[in-house]
Amino acid sequence: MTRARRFFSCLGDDVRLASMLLIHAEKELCVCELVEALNENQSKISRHLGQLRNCGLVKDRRQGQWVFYSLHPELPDWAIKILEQSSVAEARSLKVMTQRLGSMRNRPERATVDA
Amino acid sequence: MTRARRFFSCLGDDVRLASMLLIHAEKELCVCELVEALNENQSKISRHLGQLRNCGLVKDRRQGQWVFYSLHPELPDWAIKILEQSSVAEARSLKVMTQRLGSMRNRPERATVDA
DNA sequence: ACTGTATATACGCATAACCACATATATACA
DNA sequence: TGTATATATGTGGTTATGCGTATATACAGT
Repeated sequence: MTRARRFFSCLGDDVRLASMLLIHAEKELCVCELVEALNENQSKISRHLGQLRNCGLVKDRRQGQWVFYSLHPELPDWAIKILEQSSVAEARSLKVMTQRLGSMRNRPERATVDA
Repeated sequence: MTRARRFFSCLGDDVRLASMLLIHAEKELCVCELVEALNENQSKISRHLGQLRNCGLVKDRRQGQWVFYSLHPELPDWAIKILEQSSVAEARSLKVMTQRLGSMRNRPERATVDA
């Protein structure tokens, strides 16, 4: 009863939950984008992302001055499904955050790794 | 971002997660059954069940000397689905606990409320 | 080399979470 | 009423968690 419990502990914090849901929705986000979308200070965001990384929920890649976070490729299927359900539950606030993201100026460009 | 987060906080503890999954699987369990299945002391189980009740995840009903816990009837759909996925993730330990339940002696009889 | 931007992390502190143990309450039954 | 079983909860102590602030590191552009 420890895999799932660890997963839930990670999601049991507003910043981490919101980060996970946004990353899930947007595929990949850098710290400064999350800072903007969640409207929280950088140190807080970084710290929580670090935790998510340590727990194996996300992976990071550096590109220039930015560090981009995405869901860890080996996240089990049940974990993904739980994120999907959580997105349903939090659709409202997720929308607000996505809008803040959309109206953000100077978003870093990705080195289009994907297709 | 608070409904889901509260839910996850509740599941972010071994005793509470295991209790929720077992209750979900068995429909209704009393404290002493959970004590046996989880192999934990009564005080610990009771306290965590109290928390789950306060958070609206379970409801309780007294029958004689026993108090039976079941999932709260108004648990939203997404919450149920998350419990289902968690049961997949924790199938192994869930099985162990279910077996301990099965071999328990003197299990209290339910006043068959259902059908 | 210097400056600015992005990110990570160390530190000290405040509070929350959890536990074991003891005790209180509720019910059943003699 | 007295005893046994089941459950809930108060108390004190320990550990874990989260935060803000300050600082360190990494990279980009000059």
